[in-house]
Amino acid sequence: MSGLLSEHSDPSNPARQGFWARHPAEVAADLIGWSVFVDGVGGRIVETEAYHHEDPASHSYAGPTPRNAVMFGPQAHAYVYRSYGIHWCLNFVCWQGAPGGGVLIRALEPTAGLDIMAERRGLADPRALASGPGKLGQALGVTRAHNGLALTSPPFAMRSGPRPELVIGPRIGISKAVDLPWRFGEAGSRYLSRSF
DNA sequence: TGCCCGATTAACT
DNA sequence: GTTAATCGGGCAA
Repeated sequence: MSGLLSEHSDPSNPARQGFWARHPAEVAADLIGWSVFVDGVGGRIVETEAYHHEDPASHSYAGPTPRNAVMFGPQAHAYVYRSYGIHWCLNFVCWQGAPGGGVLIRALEPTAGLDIMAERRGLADPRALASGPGKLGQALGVTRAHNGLALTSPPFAMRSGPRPELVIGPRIGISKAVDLPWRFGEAGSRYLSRSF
């Protein structure tokens, strides 16, 4: 499908809603190779994790709360949460049937605004700019202000891309449902948070 | 109201 | 391999 946009993969296509109204694990896999930008700063998504409302590791597992409310709202919106009191992590809301799900964007291959990312991160190595969910949030300037914003309009922008060969494994940093293979990455990428 | 802990990172030993 | 930094959600009291 290299380069060609299906109605599901083209974010500018009105039918795109179908892309996000699927199981988060399917969306997480299909997002690898896409690009995301915040105010023009961003790059290719090379690592994601899926979180489902019936998944004990998901913020949405116990039902809506003020923090996770966005996960129960419309798909293709940004869910941003504070991690360990320090980092901002970026998720894309997606769910099918019952609401409450999302995809954590864990790592990017930077392609635009490298200088801005370097300034925000305090270092210049492209491989260290967004190779982790907290780093990615910092590099893209994501904060609580982005929570609940649609991915289809500024400051967000998305571009579909060919899906590379994938590697799949268990998610990182969780204590429940640790064996679910809901972490996806680009095989051989040098921009992953950790190897699979 | 208080306490515990986390979808992490960076700087240690 | 280990640990501090740091803060808000969720739950017990």
